[in-house]
Amino acid sequence: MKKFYLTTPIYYVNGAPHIGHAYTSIAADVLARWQRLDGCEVFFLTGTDEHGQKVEKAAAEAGIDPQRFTDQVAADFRAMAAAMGVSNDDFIRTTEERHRRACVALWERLAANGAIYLGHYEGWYAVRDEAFYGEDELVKKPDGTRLAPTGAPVEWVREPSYFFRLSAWQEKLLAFYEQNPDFIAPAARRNEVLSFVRGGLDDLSVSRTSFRWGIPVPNDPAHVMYVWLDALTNYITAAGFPDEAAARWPFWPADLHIVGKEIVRFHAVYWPAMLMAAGIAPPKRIYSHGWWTVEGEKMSKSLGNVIDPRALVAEFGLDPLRYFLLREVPFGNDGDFSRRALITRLNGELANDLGNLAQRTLSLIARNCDGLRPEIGVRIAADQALLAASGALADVLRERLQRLAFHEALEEVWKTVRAANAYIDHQAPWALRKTDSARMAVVLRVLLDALRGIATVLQPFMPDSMARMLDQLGVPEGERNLAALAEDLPAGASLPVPSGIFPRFVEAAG
RNA sequence: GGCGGCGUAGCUCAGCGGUAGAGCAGGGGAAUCAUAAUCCCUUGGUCGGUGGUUCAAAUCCGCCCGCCGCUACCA
Repeated sequence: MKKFYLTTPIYYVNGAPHIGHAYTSIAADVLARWQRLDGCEVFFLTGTDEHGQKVEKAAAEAGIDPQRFTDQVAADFRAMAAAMGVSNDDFIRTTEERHRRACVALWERLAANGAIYLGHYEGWYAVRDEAFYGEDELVKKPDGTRLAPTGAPVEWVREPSYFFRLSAWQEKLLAFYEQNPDFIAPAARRNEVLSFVRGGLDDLSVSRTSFRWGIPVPNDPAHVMYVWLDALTNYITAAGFPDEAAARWPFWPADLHIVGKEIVRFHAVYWPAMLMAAGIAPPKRIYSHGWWTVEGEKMSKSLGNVIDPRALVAEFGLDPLRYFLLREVPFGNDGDFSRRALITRLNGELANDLGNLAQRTLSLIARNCDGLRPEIGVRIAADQALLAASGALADVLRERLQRLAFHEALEEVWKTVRAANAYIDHQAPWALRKTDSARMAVVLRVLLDALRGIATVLQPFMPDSMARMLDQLGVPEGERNLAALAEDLPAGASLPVPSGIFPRFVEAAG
């Protein structure tokens, strides 16, 4: 069976999960579910990034030790994933022992290959950004203190540090990008990475001595590993590294890392360089998605407009939220989240277009066909046209999802939904009931089959709702994958009493 | 400063060399099976500006204007 390994980033635990985390995880989840539906053996990984000075400080401010602090926040992220219907196969935490072992093993391989050396680093360091800045980048305030371009306070730090010989990898990385043109997408992000690498690479500081909350460097416990080296390693930890006999090691290299655009460089430059330096295959693809604004404004704690995705689920339901996030904006672009836009999608597309189509079809069958699935009968051109559209969906979506074009995938499904609404109006089975009940039955069967195709391919996007729809369509549990669409369902099966899948959302008065 | 992207109907966007498209919103009509849902027709754009290439340019090239991303440097 074909294997497919995909990951979300591991989320940094210095804050609570918000809509951005939910978005990344939901998008990855749709792909994971799609690949399973398409017959792949999937390993879908998410988790939390728990080391680093910011976490150490946040824990200190909360008055608890870092491990307890991260236990709490990690539990919150795990709960968020569950609340979003995320079907991850594993949840990795960088504070786990398996991860420490993997990081140590990777470090030792890099050291053995001469890719790491001890030097020292000094400069202006911003704890908040986990980054050093050049003197010229700083903004001097009247009181003499300096701030990073991000506004974070900086302090002069001089410390010994291990370095990764990133500078040795410029040409090899460029050759790698050349040979793997799809490695970074979308194209705009690829251009940025190419431009960055062409500009020359400095060696990368990969250890710190200024704090303790991290994985100790082998044979030099005064140092802890740089959080990004630590964090990126999670993707091979979960595959069993360094045990290449592990059950999941055959999943490596990962088919896809989904990342936010702010961490493209780490994944597209540092990560493949480190892996190649250690003699490990780099991942196959990196895809960078965009960011959400909220009601037209940047999401920020100070504006107080950070959205808890669980509150949205409570108000609108999980599947409408999942649908909206992937339908509203091309993956890779930035987008704006607004209540009004969500309600428009929910009412217009889910309730009116699809939900109502299923409801009118199923209630006609319940009332006029004794609730039994009709015979296929003799089909005319209009029947075949609709079924050709719904029958093509699996192949069409496979191509769209290969490109992570979720919004195009959903638009393609909705073209068929609209065609089905036009079909039912033109065929008017409620009129045929009086004049030609045999033809009416054929029409209703066509609609039933078209809805089956639609609901089947929509399962990854809206698992619960589509499970209910397939229940109502009488599709057995074992016949809901893409391959099963090749077989017609037998006539005469008794269908359950239909009930609405997507109720219209009505804004509370006042 | 360098590299890159974007600017098309009221809104969100597709089209990227051959007589301007979709969804939503607006207007008119039909139907009444259905979650007052649906269907049909329709108003609406000098495709940011300007110059050029071409038989033909949203579509290619130059310049300008306005946004945005990555990156570098001076003080």
